[in-house]
Amino acid sequence: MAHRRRLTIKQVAEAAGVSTQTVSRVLNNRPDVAAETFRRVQRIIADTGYAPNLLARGLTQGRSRTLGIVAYGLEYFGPTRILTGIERQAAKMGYSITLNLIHEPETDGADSLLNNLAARQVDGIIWAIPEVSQNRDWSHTKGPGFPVPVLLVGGMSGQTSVPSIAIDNGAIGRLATEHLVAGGARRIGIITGPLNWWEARERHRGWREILRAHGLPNDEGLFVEGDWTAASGERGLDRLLETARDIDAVFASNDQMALGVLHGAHRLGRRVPDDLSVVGVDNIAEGSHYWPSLSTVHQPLRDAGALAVLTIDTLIEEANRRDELDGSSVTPNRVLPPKLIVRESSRPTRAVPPRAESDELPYRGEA
Amino acid sequence: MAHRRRLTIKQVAEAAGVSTQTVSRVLNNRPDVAAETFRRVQRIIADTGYAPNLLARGLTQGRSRTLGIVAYGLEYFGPTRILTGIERQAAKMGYSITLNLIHEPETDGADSLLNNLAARQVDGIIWAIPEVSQNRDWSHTKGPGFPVPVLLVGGMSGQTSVPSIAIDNGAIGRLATEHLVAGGARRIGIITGPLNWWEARERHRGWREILRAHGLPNDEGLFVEGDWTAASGERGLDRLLETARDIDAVFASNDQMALGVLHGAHRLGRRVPDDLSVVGVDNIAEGSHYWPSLSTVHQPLRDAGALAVLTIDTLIEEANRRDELDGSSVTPNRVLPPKLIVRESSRPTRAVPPRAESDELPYRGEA
DNA sequence: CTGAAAGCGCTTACAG
DNA sequence: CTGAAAGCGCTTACAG
Repeated sequence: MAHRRRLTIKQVAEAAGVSTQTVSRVLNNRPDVAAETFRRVQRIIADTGYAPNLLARGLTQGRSRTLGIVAYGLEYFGPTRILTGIERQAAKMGYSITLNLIHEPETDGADSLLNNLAARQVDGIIWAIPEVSQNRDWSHTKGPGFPVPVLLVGGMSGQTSVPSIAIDNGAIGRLATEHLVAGGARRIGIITGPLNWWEARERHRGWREILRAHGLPNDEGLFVEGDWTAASGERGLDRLLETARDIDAVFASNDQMALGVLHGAHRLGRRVPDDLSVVGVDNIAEGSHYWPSLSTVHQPLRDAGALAVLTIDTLIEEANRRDELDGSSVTPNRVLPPKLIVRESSRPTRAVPPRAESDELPYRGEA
Repeated sequence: MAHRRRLTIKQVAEAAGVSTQTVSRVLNNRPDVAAETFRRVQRIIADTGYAPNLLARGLTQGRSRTLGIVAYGLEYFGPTRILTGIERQAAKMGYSITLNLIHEPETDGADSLLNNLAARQVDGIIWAIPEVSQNRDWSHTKGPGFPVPVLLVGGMSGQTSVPSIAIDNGAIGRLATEHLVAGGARRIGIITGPLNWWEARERHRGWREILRAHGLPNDEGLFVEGDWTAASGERGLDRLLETARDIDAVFASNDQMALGVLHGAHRLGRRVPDDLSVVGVDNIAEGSHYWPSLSTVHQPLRDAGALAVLTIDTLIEEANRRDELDGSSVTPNRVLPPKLIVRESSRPTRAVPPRAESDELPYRGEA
């Protein structure tokens, strides 16, 4: 099976008895071609299956219609959702996608990655890596002056010097905790993600805010740091029960850890939700088939991905126009709201007792 | 923040006081440059942060060092594993990846997708879409003669006219069923994936083969078609219990459906594994935290992805050499073996009773 | 409506 | 060791 040589515009032009420009005009659907010529060229293109070399086209137009995507952790739920949203919208808009996966979110390879993508002449870059430790430092130096527009998407603090699309992670914590309080819970533990993750810190903050607002305990004994895995959720429950035997609810910062909590509760004979309410985050598909089915907080990640593409497209257009106008533009920072999904793992809403009463609850139950 | 213009080789050459060829030599690490010149050029490259335009380089070299990946269903476990394997190996070998997602596996857009990828001058294409219905028909016509090497990976029949890397799905069914038999099960139901999927049919075939070999029942009443979702697994168990009330084991063709079965068993008060053994397929991370933890069959999907890149690289090299030699090569079709993982949802191995005895089991328990 | 010329940013022979 | 010339496959002004 000899792979045949790819056709060029020259050969098509010859076959049609016209110049290459005319073929180019047909390819780009320009109006200024005689109808008869247009048809003749078109027929030859169809017959030969000719397709223009997009590398060459990109070279002349200074535009590749390719987006560079940097992502992390396809084994997790969030990143795949964002990526799906990105790909779908990109395909819709005629963009190709160049995918780069990072193996550790705390990468220091950001610089070379961005340069490599720029060298490949991508029109824009979507950085879909969660903010962990100092892994965003590059954005301060690299953002302005970098030859290609960059957009951050996913778990990061909303206000950055680089345009960004984020989910309101503080609201995630507030939504989950408010729901647990409304269900009558009074000692609400939390199992967070790794605290070098911005998302984990924000969800924790949301939890604390609501507990404070209701005058409920939110001390150290009600708090355990997990690592997003189900195993850490199960261990986390054990540790919570050591420091606060009488907890009546747990906010697990993702569904995997919530699954670990359900598993642990089952093992320990604590009934969910009667003895213990549980809420997770993410709304993974399996959650409705856990036992009991899992209450959770949904993040509009696919929307975030799609919005990222829409936004980067605008930024690309702006950058092109700016070459002429040389004006500067605002840095869009959008934050999307999460949504609570109530299932069977949490007690349904009751009347919330007045604040004064909650203040009298025992503050800490050291084991 | 005016995005600065990208530097070109010409500007670097000027700054260094040499010709562009000399800069090119330095960029490509050619030996035939005076040490002093080499250093001078290198310094300027470092100072300016110049990076060569890879589109232009690809155009002259007729090679983009880009791989086109066509995948489906990032919301599922398998595809993300394959993709991770592909990306990792590709990055290691200096390939970029162009990702195209398909929304329905039964696409008829294969042709235009392949053409588009070819137009983007990818060096090779990895087709990571499972074989569903007739969605592989293109490979007969498109494979040979197509200007870029194509490799199939994932769920497909091993023997194709196009090179392929597959998992032995028949072995998956045999492994799971043999294990259930070894645990003492005698009426083993199956919940398959959609039967227009090759993978689903193969797992079903493996199940039937083992039951036959042991003289165990494998009639219609023990068989339900699912759709890979946990919900279909739960419904599937209900239906199995209607037609075969006395089943003592279920082989669910993926872990999600197995989760549905566990859920259903819990609801119906059937103890797992005492009343009902359950085995899934995939070895998803959460499986060890289901209740009880899920026995399953692992597929080496990441390896398959990595092997796919290694193989396509060889094919690309071969194709390049063949342009000179004009020889033809063999079509590699590799099949990788799965691995059984035993946890708590299935009874541990016992002595298997002799065949004669099993033959006397009631053949069918119509509800 | 159509084509000859020039150029996008590189690399590949070819000279010297 | 280094550079002038040509070319990769397109598109963009510019003529006519």
